[in-house]
Amino acid sequence: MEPFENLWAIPGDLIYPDENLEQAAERVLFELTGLNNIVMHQSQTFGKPDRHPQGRVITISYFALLRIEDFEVKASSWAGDVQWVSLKNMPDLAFDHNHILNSTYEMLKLKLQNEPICFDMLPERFTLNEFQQLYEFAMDQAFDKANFRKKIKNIPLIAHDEKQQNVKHRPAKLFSFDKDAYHEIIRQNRYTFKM
Amino acid sequence: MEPFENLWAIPGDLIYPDENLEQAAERVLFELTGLNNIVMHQSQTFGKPDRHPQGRVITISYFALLRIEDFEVKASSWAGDVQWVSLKNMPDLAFDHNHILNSTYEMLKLKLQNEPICFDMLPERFTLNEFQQLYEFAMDQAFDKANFRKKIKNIPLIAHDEKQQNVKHRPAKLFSFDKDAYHEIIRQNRYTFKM
DNA sequence: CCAAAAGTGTTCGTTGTACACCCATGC
DNA sequence: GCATGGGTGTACAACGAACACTTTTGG
Repeated sequence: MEPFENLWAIPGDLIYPDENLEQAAERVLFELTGLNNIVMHQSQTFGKPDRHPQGRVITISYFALLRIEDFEVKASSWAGDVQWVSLKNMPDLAFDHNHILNSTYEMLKLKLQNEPICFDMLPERFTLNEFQQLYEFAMDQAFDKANFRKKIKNIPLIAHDEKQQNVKHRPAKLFSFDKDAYHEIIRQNRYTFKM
Repeated sequence: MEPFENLWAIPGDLIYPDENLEQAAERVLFELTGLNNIVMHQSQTFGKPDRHPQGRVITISYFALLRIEDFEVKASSWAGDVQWVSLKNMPDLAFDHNHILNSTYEMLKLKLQNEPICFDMLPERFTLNEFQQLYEFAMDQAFDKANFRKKIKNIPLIAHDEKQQNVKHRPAKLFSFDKDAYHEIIRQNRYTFKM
């Protein structure tokens, strides 16, 4: 759409009258990209009257955390193409989508500092190094390995006997997130983790 | 409106086609309560299809921080009455407004831990004790005076020579928030304050 | 003088940072 | 053996919690 004809945009579409917001976000993402079973997190809502050339559009932005190797994207519906793009190398996007992306990244960081939404982004079993790399990406800073491990002691993890396979170094132990323990801690208001 | 006829509700109304979201939030608040010149902060957006008996309504919630002594509220437009209510003593509200209020309080706390939005809530010049009481309310916990003062060293404040008047104890020094220094720190990505 | 709140210093335990070191695996 | 990342310990600095203490005002 003029004047944004050849620019990339964040997937988005109109909501149906009888679905709730998360459902709409998941449906639209699926229709345009084929991404399925993604846990979406609400970020912010954008509503400047002139942000869309065709008229008044209010956009509710959602983000999700996932490992792109685990999913396959395929443009469908009216999407011409789909592509993964690094946040650190973002081109000009259509509409106010650069602004939306920046605000949403800020919200992601804000939430990640206070709750481990990141577990949606890791496979069910993960190594502590994968866990650390996720935080390093999201916070855009490096952490010391030993110190990172001390810091996450407050996050309830389940250590498995299972180990990494097919790596050409000492295989790492696999962990998973103890959601039950986490929710119990939240319920008792004992959650103190801060990155 | 049935079945919520005799319940309190958070002020809200429909947005106009040509105003942006903050403007609408401020206008609606002013029309219903007379509150004017309030800085509003966006919280979350609620859109379950059945949350309003008359049909599909999507609500974008906003909160503001202010000192209620500094403002006078007066029901107007279609509002029958207006009242300040303590968060800790909240009655049943119409629609899903209790849910909205709880989520919005959580968002306030999340934001307050990472940025001093609280300065909108204090008078231009304030004592450190007023400052502390604000955090104590928002975080719902008491802080030690000496320790609180050490903690806020990272927040840029301007100390004035002026002092409290007409108090029957040692008058406290007045401070104000150094917004320029704050924005400079943000710009340089040197902001580290965490409550 | 006392009451009340302002404002500061000290101690001690916890946490964060920097860095060194050993361990297990593939080649 | 070597390279690679996994995994842990230590020492010191920084920070937080608890608490005591002095200061300045009004009455």
